[in-house]
Order: sequence, then C-alpha cells, then structure tokens
Amino acid sequence: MKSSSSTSLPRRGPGRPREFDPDVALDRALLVFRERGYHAASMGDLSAAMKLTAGSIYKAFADKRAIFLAAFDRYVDLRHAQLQPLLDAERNGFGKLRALLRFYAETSHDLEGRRGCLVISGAAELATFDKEMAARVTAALQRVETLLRDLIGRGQADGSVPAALDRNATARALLCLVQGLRVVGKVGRSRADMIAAADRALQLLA
Amino acid sequence: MKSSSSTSLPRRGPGRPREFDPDVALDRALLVFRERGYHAASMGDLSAAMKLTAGSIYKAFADKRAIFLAAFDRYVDLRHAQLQPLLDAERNGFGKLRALLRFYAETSHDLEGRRGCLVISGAAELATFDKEMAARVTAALQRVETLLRDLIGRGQADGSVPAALDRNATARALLCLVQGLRVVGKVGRSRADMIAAADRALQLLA
DNA sequence: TTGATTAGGAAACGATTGTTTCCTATCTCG
DNA sequence: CGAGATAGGAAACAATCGTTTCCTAATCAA
Repeated sequence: MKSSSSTSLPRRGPGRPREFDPDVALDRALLVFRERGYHAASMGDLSAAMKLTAGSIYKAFADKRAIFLAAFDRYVDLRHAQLQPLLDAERNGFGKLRALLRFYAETSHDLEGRRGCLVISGAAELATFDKEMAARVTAALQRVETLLRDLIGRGQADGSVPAALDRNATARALLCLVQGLRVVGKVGRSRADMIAAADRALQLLA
Repeated sequence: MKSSSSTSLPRRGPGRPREFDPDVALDRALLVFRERGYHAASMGDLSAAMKLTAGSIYKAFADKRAIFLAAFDRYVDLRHAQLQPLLDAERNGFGKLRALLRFYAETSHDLEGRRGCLVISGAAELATFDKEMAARVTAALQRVETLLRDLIGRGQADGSVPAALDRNATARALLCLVQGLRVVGKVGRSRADMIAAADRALQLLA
C-alpha cells in the first residue's frame, strides 16, 4: 500500500515532474486545518497557504477530503515523532509517562494550543457521518492509549509505577486527560495551568 | 437584556403570534449541531430538523451563527440542569464529584456519546477566529472547573476529600478529564470503558 | 372594522463553495 | 527529435450555501 510517508523520492516516470514537495505543502495545509477545522478551511485558504493553485492541488489529491486525510495522517505521525525523543530521554516508565503528559501540556497552551488538534477536529466535524474518518480518529486515539498502557507496564516492570494499579483503566483515564488538555488549550490557558494539571494527573501513578 | 432562557412567555405585543416554541425548535437544532458541527449543518438541515422554513427561522434568529450561539447556551444550561439533581442526591463532596464524573462518562458512550459536545464543536470550529464564541467556550469550561473546585472544597470541609490536595490543580485536571471523555466518546466506546476511566480518575481524590 | 405589526412560507438572490477544463510547460522514452 | 504523459495555473463550472424578498395569514390597538 502507500509507503509514501515522509521524504519519499519525487517518483520516477514520464511526464513533467512535480515542482513542490508534497510534505511541505501538507504541512502548510495542516496549519490551516488546525486553525479553522475542516469545513471552514476553503480551497482558497488551502491554495494560498500551500502556495499552489487549486488545479495543481487537484493533481496531487483527489479532493478536499483527501487533503484532510493526508494532513491528518501526517499530523499524527509528526506528533509521535516529536514525542519519541522525549520518551527516549527518560530512564524509567514513570519518567516517560511524565514526559508524555508534559508534552501534551506544552503543546496545549497559548499559540500552539490555539492551533487545534486535527484528531479532535476530525472527531467533531467528520467522524459522525464519515466511517473512514471515524476509523482514523479511533486508530489515532488507540495508538496513544496503547502507548500509555505500554509505558505503564514498563513502569510496573522497573518499579517506578505501582504494580497494583489497573493498566487498562489508567491508560484510558490518561488518554482522556491528554485529549482534554487539547480541548482546554484551544481557548488559550497559560502554560503553568496546563503543566500543573498534567502533573496533578500524574499522581494517578503514585 | 435577554431574560428569555427557558419557558419564557410567548411575548405580548402586536402582530401575528409565533406558532412554534423557540425552545423546542432550539432543542432540535441542537441535535443537528451536535452531530454535524457548525459548518456541516446547513440551513436546510436545520430547517428540516426544526420543522420550520428558513424564512421563519430568520424571523426568530439574526443568522445561522445566532442559532448556534442560542443552541450553545441552551446546551450548556441543559447539561447543568441534568447534572444538578445527581449532585443533590449525594451527601458529601466526594459523592458529588463521583456523580459528576460518572455523568460525563454516562453521556460519552454509544449513541449519546456519538452525538457530540457543542462546547468542543464550538472550540474546534469557531473559537479561533470568533472572539465571542471563544469567550463562550471559555466561560462554559470555567463554569465546570469552578463547580469542580467548589465540590473539592466541600469534600475537604466534610472530610470526604483529603485536605492536603491542591484544589486548583485538581479541578483543572478533572476538567481536562471530563472534556477528554467527550472527545473519546465521540467515536463510540463502550459504557464500561468510560465508567472505568472516570472511576480511575476519581482516585485522584483519594 | 381598519391599520399597524409580526409570523409563516415559497421562491428567488447573490456569493461562495469544491471541482473541472483547457492550455502551456516540462519531463521520459524510443 | 517527436510522441506521450504529467504538472502548473487561469478561468470557467455547476452546485450549494446562507440570506432576503414578497405575499398571505393572524394578531393587537383604536
């Protein structure tokens, strides 16, 4: 299937080669979707942000929905790519969990917080009547939940997290917490507020 | 200013009297907005759901945005009206907090969960470029946070919640948790999953 | 009654939407 | 080189959007 993820080769074949980097264009579209959501982002907005005419965009994407789906996938991948080194920098499970919660808090305040979360936009605007979109939202949430559960398990193995606590319920509760951080951060709270909330939630692991 | 909230009198004055109950119409519009969000809900959708022609709707509301704002206010009021008796049924602060978290969990699964939350829709779709909408979202979140903080304080007073814990940080963390329940519930998790997450979060008060 | 006023509703409105068309430019392949 | 194929981009496209108009119906004040 699609192996196109990031920095894939410009593709070899006949015809005039593409003059823009699809990932760069997608990063620009991503910002528009995050700020405006799906429906309020017009093709005009996307065209201006991507620095491409509508005609060129339609050569690369089937329709507006396809742009959003591609931006969505890229957004999810980028978030995890940004998070990973923060997790790697921590020694034990608890430290990694703290890093994860703080990552969400750090990206949920002020300017970066007001730029929204595509997962939440997709859930609110499209998931109800678009099964494929709903499946992607579910998968994106599941991915975070699984990561949380794995980190809890790791913490229990290395002794940094109490062995007694329910991994599944705790992972789900923390999943809700981080998604809530994104919601609350959309209307602009201070960094200190968000960090304090995340640190307070961390006490579920004490 | 507007004192129109619920079950206000049909208004006295000259001219043909209104034939529909604005609150009933608003309840119907509310469902459309919850399922589709703001932009994807067309006036045609609203007209059909409200059982009114567009012309009649525009007699009662300035524009589509005004319908959403009215539906938003009504949604927030209705949610608190549904929650209040559950709080009243509990004796101490901890019981009330448990009731609040479970109320969010109970309304965040399956059909009722897939119907979304207007606060989140408003935040994701409108708040970025509509200051008045952003203010309403902020106020709605603040109202829940304040309620949580008050209930924590009450619990600390009656001894059902540890006196040592940080009221502000805990209220904010629980606010994020319940908003996260609404996000996750949008793509349909089981009742058991949501209740378990809420109950697990409740251990922040132990 | 009569006049003023407002609601209900069908139809029409201009604007904007997402999308396509068409022409030119640039590449690969033989 | 020439044939085929694809990208870039301006302009045109049909459809849908939110909104208004206009006419009739129902009410209140006098």
